[in-house]
Amino acid sequence: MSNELPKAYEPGAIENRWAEYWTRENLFAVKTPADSDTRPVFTLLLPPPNVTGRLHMGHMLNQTEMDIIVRWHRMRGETSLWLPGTDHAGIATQMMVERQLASEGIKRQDLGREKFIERVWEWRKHYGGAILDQMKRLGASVDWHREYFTMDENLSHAVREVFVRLYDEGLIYRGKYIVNWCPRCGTAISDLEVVHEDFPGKLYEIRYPVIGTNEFLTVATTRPETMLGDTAVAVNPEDERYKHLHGKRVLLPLMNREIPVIADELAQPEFGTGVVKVTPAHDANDFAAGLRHDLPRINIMDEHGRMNENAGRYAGHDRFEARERVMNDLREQGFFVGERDYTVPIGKCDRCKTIVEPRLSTQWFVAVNKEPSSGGLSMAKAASDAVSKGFIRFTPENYKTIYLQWMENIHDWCISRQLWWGHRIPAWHCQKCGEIIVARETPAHCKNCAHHELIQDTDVLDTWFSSALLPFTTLGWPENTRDLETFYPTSLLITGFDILFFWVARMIMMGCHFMSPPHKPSALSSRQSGHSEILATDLRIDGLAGGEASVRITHIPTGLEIVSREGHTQQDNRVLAMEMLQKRLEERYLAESVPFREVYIHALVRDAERQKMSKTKGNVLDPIQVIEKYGTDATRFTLAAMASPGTDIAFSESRTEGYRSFANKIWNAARFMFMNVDRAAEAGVWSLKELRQPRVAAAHESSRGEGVCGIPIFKAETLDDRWILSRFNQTAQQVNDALQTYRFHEAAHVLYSFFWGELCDWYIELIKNRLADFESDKDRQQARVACQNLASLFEASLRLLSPIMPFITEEIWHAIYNAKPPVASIALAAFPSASQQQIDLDAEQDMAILQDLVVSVRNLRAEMKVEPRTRTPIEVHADASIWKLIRDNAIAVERLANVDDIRFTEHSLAKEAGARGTARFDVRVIYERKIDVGAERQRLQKELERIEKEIGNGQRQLSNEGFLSKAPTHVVDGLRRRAEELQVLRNKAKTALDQLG
RNA sequence: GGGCGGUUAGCUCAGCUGGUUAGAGCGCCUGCCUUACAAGCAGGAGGUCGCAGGUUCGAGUCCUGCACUGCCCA
Repeated sequence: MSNELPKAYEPGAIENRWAEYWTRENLFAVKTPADSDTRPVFTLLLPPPNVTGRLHMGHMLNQTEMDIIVRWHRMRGETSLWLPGTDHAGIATQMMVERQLASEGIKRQDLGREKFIERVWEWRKHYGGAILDQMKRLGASVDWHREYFTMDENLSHAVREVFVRLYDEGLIYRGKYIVNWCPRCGTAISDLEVVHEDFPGKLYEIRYPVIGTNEFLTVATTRPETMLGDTAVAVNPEDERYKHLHGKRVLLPLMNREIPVIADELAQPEFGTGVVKVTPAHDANDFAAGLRHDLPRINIMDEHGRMNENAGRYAGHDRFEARERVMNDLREQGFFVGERDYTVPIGKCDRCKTIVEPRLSTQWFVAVNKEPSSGGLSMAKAASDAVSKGFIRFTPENYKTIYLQWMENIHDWCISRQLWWGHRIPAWHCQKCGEIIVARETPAHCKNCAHHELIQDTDVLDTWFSSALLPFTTLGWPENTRDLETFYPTSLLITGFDILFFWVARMIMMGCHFMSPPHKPSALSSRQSGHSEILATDLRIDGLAGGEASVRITHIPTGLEIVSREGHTQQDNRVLAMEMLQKRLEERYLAESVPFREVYIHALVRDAERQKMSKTKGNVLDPIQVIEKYGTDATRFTLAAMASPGTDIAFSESRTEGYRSFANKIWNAARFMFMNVDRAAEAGVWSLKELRQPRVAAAHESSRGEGVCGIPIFKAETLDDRWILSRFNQTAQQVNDALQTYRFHEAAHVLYSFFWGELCDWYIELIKNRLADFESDKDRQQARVACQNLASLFEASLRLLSPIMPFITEEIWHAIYNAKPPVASIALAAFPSASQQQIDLDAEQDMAILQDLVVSVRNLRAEMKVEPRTRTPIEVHADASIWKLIRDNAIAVERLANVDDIRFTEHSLAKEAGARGTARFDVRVIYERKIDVGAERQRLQKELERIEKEIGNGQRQLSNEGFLSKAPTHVVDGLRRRAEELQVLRNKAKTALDQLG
C-alpha cells in the first residue's frame, strides 16, 4: 500500500473518501455521558447558518477555527461535543419562498397562512441546509446525530415555555409604540436590524401661521410629508425668541388643523430655526414628546408606506411621492420658506435595504432593563455582570468593552414580526372581552369571560428570539436532562462580530436568566427560618469557617451552619456572613448560568485587495471552488495561518497555493519514509509493525483523558535525533499554547516551519546517511534506529498537525498502520503534549553551529561559483570543543554541504580568500577558482558596518551605569557575550578586508 | 457626536507581559531535474517599524499629540 502513494499529493479523492468515512462511522457522535464519566467536557455550539444560506468564506473561516479547536480538545481526551443545526431565518426564508411563488404568479395571501407554511417546509426539504452538506466536505467534526432545526417541535416547545415564563415575570409586554417598520417586508424589525447611513438631503423650512397674530413659526424638517400628522410644534423652553408664543396655537398648513405650540427640550435652539414640528406617530423622539404633552397621535401611513385616509387628499400616495406633492402645495400656498443641503441620517432595512419607517404599532417587547416580578436582576444587568465579572471571557479582549457599552445602552427588544414563517406568539385574543391569554398550549376558553372564541396572535417571534435560547434548548431544556447538566454551560462560542449583539448578547441575556439554579439568591434573605436546607456544598468563603476551607453550608434557624471539609462544624449568625454567602451564591449562579464561558470573535474574510467580498462587487470567493483547486487541507491551513485574532483576513489564493505545496511536501516526506521503511523491512532491519505493538497502540488509549502522548518509541542516539526530538517537543508546546489562546496563525506557522524547515530540510537529509545501506551489523543497527525514529516521529507529527489538516494526516496515518490503526481515526488518537525531559537545549545549540557551518560553506560555494556537482574539501579553524562537534558529525556536514574532506587548521582563516569567519569557527572552501574580489569586498564592508553599528549600540549600553544596575542579569550577560563575539567578528572581517587590498 | 482598531520589506501580514542581530509567505534576483518532493533544492537582495514629542538603563512594543485609514454605535 505504502509504495503506491502517487508522486504528487492529490487531495480531491482522498478528502472525499475520508469525509464520507467520518460521517458514515459517526466518529464524532457524543453519547450522553454516564454519571460515572469524569472526563473533562468540551461543548461548542455551531452558530446555526440560515436555512437559506450557501457556504461562504466567512463560514469556512468560522468552521475551520471551530473544527481545529474541537479536534484539538477531542484528541486531548475530552468529551467533545460540537453541535450543528440550522436557523429557520424568518424574513429571509419567507422572502425566498415568496419569490418562488411569484414565479408561479402566486402571492402568499392567495395561498393563505397554512398552505404557505406547508410550502416553506417543502422548500426547506428541497433546498434548506445546503451549508450543512457543504460542512461535511470541509471535514467538520460535528455530531450529526444531534443536528437541530430551530423550528423543530422540541425547540418550538421551549420557545413557548420561555415566552410564557417571561410574560409571567412581567418581562414581556405588548404595547403601542414607535417601532422600525419595513414597508417592503411589511413587518416591524428590531433596532439592530436597521442600518444607519448618512445621505445628502435637504432641510426644509416651512412656516406655520400663529393663530390670533400676524406671526409665523418657521419649522425646520427633513421629512415635510409627515407634517400631515403633526399635532404640535415645539420650541425650546429657554429659547428667548419664542417665549412669547408659549401656549399659543398654530394653524397646520394643508390640513387646516389647529395645533398647540409646546415648550419642550425636543427643540434645540441651534438646530434650524429652533422650532420643530411634532409628529408623535412617525418619529420616536416626537412620540416621547407627545407622551410628555399628552398629544394626539395621528398615523398617516399604512403598512406599505402609503398615505392613508388621515392624510386627507394625499391618501393613497407613496410616502416619497407625497413629499413632492406636499412641497409643491406648500410652495403654491406660500408656506414654503426655503431649503438647504443637509446630511440626513437614513435607516434602512438590514435585509432588503428599504428605507425604514418609524411607525406606531402594537408589538410585543422584552423588557430587558426591568427586574423580574419574582426578584433578581434585569436581563441586561445579569448579562452585563456575567461579562464584567469575568464569567464570560472575550478574545480579543476589546470586545468586552464593546459588549458592555452596548448592554449599558440597550433598549427594549421588539420581538414580534408580522410574518407567517416563524414561531407563532403563544398569545390568544378573546373575541368577546379582548383579554389576552398567554399560554403554553391553546387555551379552551377565555380566563376572563369564559368565552370560547379565541384567536391566536398572528405575529411570529423574531428569529433571534429562538436562536438566543439554543445553548440550553438544544440540550433538552426545559427538561432537566443529563445532557443539560453535562454540556451546559458550553465551553466556547466562535463567531463573527456582526452578530455580537444580535445573537451573542441575547444568548447571554437568556442564558443568565433561565439557567440560574432554582434557588434564586434573592430568595435567600427572605427565606423562612425553621428548617435546614443545604445551600452549598463546595463553596469557598474567605474569613468564614476558619479560612478558605471548602465547606458545606446549611441554612438553620439561627443562621448558617458551616461544615468544613475536615468535618468541623461552626455556626455563624452574623449578618455579614449571610451577605457574603448571598454574594458568593449570586456570583456562583451567574457563573453557572452563562451560555458559554468564552467567546472568540473572528475576523472578516476579505479579498486579496482587502475589499469586502460582496455579490455586487463580484469579488466573492466560493470556498468550494478554492477547495477543489487546492484541497480542503490547504484552504483550512490558509485560513488558520492568516487568522490572527483581531485582524481581518485578506484571502489570497497565492497563500493557498503555498499551503498546497506544504501538503505536497508532507506527502513526499511520507513517501520517503515509506520507501525507506519498506526497504528496511525487506532487509529484515525494521518494520512499521513495531509501531503497531500493543504498548505503542496503548499509548493512545491510556492517554485519553490526560491528553499526554508524545512520540511512542524514539531512541535519541545521535545529535540529530536529540535535536529533532527537542524541536518536536518545543513545537508541541508552542502549538498547545497557541491553540489555548486561539492564536491559530501561530500554531500554523510553528507547524509549517517544523515540518518543512526542520523535519524535511534537516532531519530527513541527515538521516539519509544512516539509511544508506544495510551491509554491516553496525549499518543495520543504525538503520534500525533511524527507521524507527523517523516513522515514530512522523506519526506523532501527523497527530500534531491533524486538527488543522485532518485529511492528509488521516490518509498517511492509516497508511502507517497499514489500515489497521489503534483507533478508528487519527482524530481519536492522542494529541502530543510536550515532554520537558525531551527538550535538549544543548543539542539545539550544537545543531545550530553545524547548520551555521553548512550554510557558510554553501554560501561560499555559491559565491565561488563551484559547480553544484563538484565536491570540495574545506578547512576549519575552531576551538577544541567545536572542532570535536564538527568532527563527530563530519559525515553530516559532508553530505549537506557537498564537502569531500574536512581538515583542521590551527591558524585563523580570516586572512584567506574564500573563507568565512563566524564567532565560533572559520571555514574555507578549498577550490582553485578565486572569488569575485569586488563583490566580496562589498559584502565584507557591509557586514563590517553592521557589526560596528551593533558594537556601538552594545558599548553604549554596557557603559551605562543605569543599564548595568537595572537590567536583569541574563540580559547584561547576553550582551557581554555578544560584545565579545562581535569583537571577534569585527577583527575577522577587518583582516579579510585588508587582505583583499 | 460617542467608542474601538489599524499604519512594520514590492504585496499580505506576524512580532503575546518593553530586553541581545525586527520575522514569515508570496513576489523578485542567481544557480541547480543532487533517485521524497520543480507544488522541489541551494544561495541572495530588500525595512530610518506613519510623523513629532515623552517615560525608561533600554521603545516596533508603554504614554501624549498629529496625520492618514478602517469599523461599530447614535
